[in-house]
Amino acid sequence: MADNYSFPKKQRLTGEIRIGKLFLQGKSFIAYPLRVVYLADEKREDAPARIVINVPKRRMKKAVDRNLLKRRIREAYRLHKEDFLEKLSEKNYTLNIGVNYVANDKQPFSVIEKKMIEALNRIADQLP
RNA sequence: GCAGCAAGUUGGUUUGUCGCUAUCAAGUAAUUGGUAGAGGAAAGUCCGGGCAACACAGAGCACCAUACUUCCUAACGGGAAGCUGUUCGCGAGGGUAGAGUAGUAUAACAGAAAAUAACCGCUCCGACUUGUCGGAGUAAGGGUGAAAAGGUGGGGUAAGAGCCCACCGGGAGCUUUGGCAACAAGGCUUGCCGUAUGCCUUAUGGGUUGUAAGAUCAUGUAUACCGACGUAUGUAGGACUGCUCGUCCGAUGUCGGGGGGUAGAUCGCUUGAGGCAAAUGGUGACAUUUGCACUAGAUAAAUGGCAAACGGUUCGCGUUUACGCGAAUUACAGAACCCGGCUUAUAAACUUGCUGCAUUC
Repeated sequence: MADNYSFPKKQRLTGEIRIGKLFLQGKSFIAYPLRVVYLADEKREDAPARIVINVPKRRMKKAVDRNLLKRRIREAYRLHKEDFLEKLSEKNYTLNIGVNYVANDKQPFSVIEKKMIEALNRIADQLP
């Protein structure tokens, strides 16, 4: 998975039950404007981490804005996940990750990118 | 040319880099390459259908929706062309209302009075304290109001009044002409003469839920039911019964079959009352015929992120048009079963027809 910026479906978290479990049992912290939730899952070979991105309708009323922010967050993850995934492999973890957008206005990509890097490092550090 | 009215159309382009979804090809595979990939409103979910599941003898009542006329349409509460009232605009045009009235109710505030009207006023009669009181008549005048008992003039009268007459306005009845019709233009008769809204009446339509509908496949786990073996010479237990006998049923286990069905997958799912062009018919909505092309189908949900350039518009400066420089701005908005409408949002640009003003010939 080195030198790989791709983001196939395997790396996305799907299924209502798994997502519900993640938000119910996962550990969380805030790297404003992002709120990150993560939970260790049973070992899988194909994808060391799966992620779900959520921008609540309560904060962003228009679908266009929600789509834009989801795309920005997704791109931030896609471009900076490589180091993070390597750390996970070293520690032999498989994670489910949820990212919520908690700001009430549209943040530019530069801010989201910076906070995503911060958040990924923090998850990796918190793992035993 | 400027200002406007109506109808309609468009609503950015390119490059770099890293990706996403579908599909095709190559490859044992990792993967690589090609192609396609949001809208006029995809939105609101307000109407009408298709499709699907469930429900459903027939009739009436209730409830809800609609309501000028004729047409269009699969259908509509939509559209077209008209009609009538009202209203805004110099105008092109725009807004708004429109079944019926037999019965019934209401009409705030103000005002004497809101519908079988006497406060002031006017007139007559009576009384006496001679300018007041009482009675009767009176809708011409005053003021209030959204609305005051059709309007003007004359006759008439104690004063007045459709009380009577002329003209005007409206209604009702009969009728002629034009129009498919709403209706319009007239003729005759009739003094019949406030308005608005609701209830109400009439006609027409309406079963419910929505593609997360619904259909198919189905791992693991548990398991209805069936068979074989075993517990077993049918045990534990149960049914018949007050009890005993008797008769009947009969587990728990293992293996196999098997129905329903969760996670998940596939279908539904995109070719359609469709689109574009032309011709013909029609004032028009629209219809018919012929031809052409048909590539979004995702599912915690793809169609993009970042960077840059060009273009459009507006303003300022330089400046002869043209051009250059700088600044600002570049909308509304994201498919979720599919169609027909309606409503709402929208930077900017364009086309056609028309109106008013100004100018030139």
